[in-house]
Amino acid sequence: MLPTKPPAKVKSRLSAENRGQEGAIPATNGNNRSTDKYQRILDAAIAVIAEKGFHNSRVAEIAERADVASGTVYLYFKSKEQILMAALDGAFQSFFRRAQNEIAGSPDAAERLRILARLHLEALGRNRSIAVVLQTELRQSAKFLAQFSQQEMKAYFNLIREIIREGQRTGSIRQDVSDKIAASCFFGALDELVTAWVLSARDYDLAAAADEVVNLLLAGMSSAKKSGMEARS
Amino acid sequence: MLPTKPPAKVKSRLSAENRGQEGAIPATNGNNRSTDKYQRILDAAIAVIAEKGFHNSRVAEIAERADVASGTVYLYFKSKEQILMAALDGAFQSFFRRAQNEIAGSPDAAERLRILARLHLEALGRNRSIAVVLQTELRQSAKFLAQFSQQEMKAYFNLIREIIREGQRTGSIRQDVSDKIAASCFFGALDELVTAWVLSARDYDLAAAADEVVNLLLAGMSSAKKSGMEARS
Amino acid sequence: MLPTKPPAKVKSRLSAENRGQEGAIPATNGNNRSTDKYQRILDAAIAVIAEKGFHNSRVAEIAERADVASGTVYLYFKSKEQILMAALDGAFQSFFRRAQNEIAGSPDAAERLRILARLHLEALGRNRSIAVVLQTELRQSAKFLAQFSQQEMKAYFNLIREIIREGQRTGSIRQDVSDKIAASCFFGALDELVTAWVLSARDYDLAAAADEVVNLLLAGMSSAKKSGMEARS
Amino acid sequence: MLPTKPPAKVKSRLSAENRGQEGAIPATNGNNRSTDKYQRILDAAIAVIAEKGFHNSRVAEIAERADVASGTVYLYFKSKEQILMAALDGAFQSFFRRAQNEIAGSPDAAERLRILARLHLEALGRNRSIAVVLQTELRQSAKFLAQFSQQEMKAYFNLIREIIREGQRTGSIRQDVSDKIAASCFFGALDELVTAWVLSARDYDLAAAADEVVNLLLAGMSSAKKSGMEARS
DNA sequence: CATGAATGAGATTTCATTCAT
DNA sequence: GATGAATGAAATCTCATTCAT
Repeated sequence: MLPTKPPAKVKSRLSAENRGQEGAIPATNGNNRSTDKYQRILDAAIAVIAEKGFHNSRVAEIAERADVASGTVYLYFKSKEQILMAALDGAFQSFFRRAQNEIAGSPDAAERLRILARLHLEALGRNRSIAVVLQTELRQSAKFLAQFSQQEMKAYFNLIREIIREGQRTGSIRQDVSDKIAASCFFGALDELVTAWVLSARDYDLAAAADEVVNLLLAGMSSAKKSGMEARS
Repeated sequence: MLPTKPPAKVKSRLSAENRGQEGAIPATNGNNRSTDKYQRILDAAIAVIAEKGFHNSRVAEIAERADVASGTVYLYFKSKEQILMAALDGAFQSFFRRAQNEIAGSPDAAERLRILARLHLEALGRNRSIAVVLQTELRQSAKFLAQFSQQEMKAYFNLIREIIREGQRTGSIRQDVSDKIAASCFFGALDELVTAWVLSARDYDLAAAADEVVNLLLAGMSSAKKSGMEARS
Repeated sequence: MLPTKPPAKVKSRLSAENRGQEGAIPATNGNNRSTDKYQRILDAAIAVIAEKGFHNSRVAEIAERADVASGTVYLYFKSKEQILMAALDGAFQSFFRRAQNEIAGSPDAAERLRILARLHLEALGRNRSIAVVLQTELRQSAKFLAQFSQQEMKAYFNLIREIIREGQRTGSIRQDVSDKIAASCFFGALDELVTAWVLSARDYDLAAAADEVVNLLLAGMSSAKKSGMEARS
Repeated sequence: MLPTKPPAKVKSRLSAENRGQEGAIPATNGNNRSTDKYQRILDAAIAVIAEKGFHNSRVAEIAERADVASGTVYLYFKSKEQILMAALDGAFQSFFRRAQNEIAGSPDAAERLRILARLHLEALGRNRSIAVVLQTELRQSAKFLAQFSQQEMKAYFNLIREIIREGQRTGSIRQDVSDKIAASCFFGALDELVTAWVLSARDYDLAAAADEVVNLLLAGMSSAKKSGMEARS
């Protein structure tokens, strides 16, 4: 979870679960005033940034859409950049946690990948603004990327790799493919689908493609077949 | 092709409002002086933008690195944004043209995909700055300056789809896979490899992974196999 | 005395628009609670302002150091500026009253000046924070918030002048020197000593210089001598 | 001379006489454009700051009074603070240099002090704005003070001390007075005169008091007399 | 064609002050 | 009386763009 900065009193009420630098997300206690504003600002930020891009988004507009004074934003976030970080982080975290949970239910590697793919596309397909921000802003800034990718993204990527290795161990995925390469294909394919969807004017059902993609990739990975293709070099 | 604006003989800059968006005087004449500066600015822009990202790049710095006065930049480009567009466009065009050429030599769909993958990774792996700009700024620009990137990228994407359909027609690629999905997987996988490479501190050989990726994907697409996997839903 | 505003029993804050500028409820009642906070805020203000200067001091920090909520500050003072005024005033008043008392004991003008000098240096030398604030903020405030300082300072200055005139009347100070000029020299010399002390990193004994300074000035003022120096013009 | 930041081209034309960090005051060559603006901004700054105080002065107002765009200010100065520094520094330098010159003409210590006093009061009496800034802003900021006093002011102070020591060597000033204390009295007295003048509404002739002050102090310092006063303790 | 000094709109952020609790 | 979250005005500084030379 990203470091945030809610008003002091609220902060002191928190079960100290912050890690980075200082503040922490206000707990959702009965008093939902602070939490309320925190979330409203975050939501507003995602909406505005999705619409105009981070650099063309004005804090004043985020504040306005969150229905708070612009100064209030700085009671909850240290800087405009921090808002984006928190937004990206929050979106990712909630997805990731859910992914881990849902996967736990299935022991089969292939099935797990299938669940993951569906979840990936569903999660992003459900909230276009978050998808836009994730697909455009996350890659756009070398700073974010370096910071974010190194930690969060890598965890997701590693999850995929582990599933693949598990499949290799149990024999459902052939061994002559690097788990890293396979994970790249898996993640890359999903990512591309989302990007195309984000860039598309139409709002088609993103998750619908999940199975076909997984089928294709699993077929390629599956040890139960023979590729007629051989690398030349 | 992106609108560009090398100073023509005519005093009236942008004597012709061109296609899509802006004035374009392709400057493919023998004239070396202008072309020289035009290209220097473009190169400088790519270098600077790769380093700091578009929004954190200063026109003054691009000018300085191109060894021209900052005002001169505006003799060749209408705006800072235009520089980015031209840079993206130039990088993409040269790749795309080469891709079309190299592919022409081979009639086999699978082989073509293999060539394309290798070219894709080689081209980007050869020039890290361009790769960085392409991977970080292109989506952003695709989303927010849609006109351009949408078209260019779509052309590339369509090229891939056509090859796949060709393979389906000749029987080397199975028919029960959507060419669109397959192309997404293909492009997405390559794209992910490049992104990972760009983000990596190490400068490993990007193209080395080409064959393995293509093998995996072709195996999945190949009609010469049977996938044990069935979609659930 | 500066307008101050300790919360009185009355709900109507500032029931009386007072003298000069603002409401003043001297709070010299037995009531300790209010007085307590009032003084704590003042002390905190002096400490913070001495450290960072008035304009770089935050009301929030003063409040924090006084261990009250920032809103509470406004129950006792009308504005940040008022805090400074009250602080300057308080510091000055207590010194001035004491000066008047101590001087009363001695009938001799020279002796009185000597007492004053020692008191001046001792008082400021005893509390560096107050000295810093007085030396750095008082002029500023004298120039821009003229009402207050002008009066206070003038009273002190007049006290010095009176002593000098007294000395002239009794014959211990020569008559050919303007009491105003002499007072300027006297005050200026002391002021400069304090300023140098305030700026110095070392915390030497400020009052130690008192006698030497007074000797020098009294020698110059004394009628019991002949200056070899004549003004040219 | 303080580091300043004139536009690059001008900078490159300069005889590199800068010391601190970067830019330098544009030389007064034929092209007076830059020099012109630099000085205009400085003059405007002194006027505005004298009127409202540094912290209450707006860069926009300084720019407006200098008849340049507000952004232009930042071509010549790195920050608002730098403007004040440059202004204080410039004013002081020119005074100090002149003081050194004028003093050189006279070999007598007493005469030198007399010259210095007159110059001090004349210089400040001639330009009330500079005097105001010097008397109020210079002391106000611990930062300025520490930085400025440590270097410039100390040089002035040392000049005074040297003259006094010289007088002690030649016998015109008595030896039983510390040159440091004497210099404090001398400087302090002058400083107080200026401050009083600055704070006064009337615009009387500041320099008129010079001789009387010097007479008083010299009388006190002079070895040709006997003080009837003895320190008590 | 080239230059770079000048422009000035505009955005982030701070912080004195208020006021509902 | 006390609190501190919320406010929103305001100010510095940046930088894309222009234009006189």
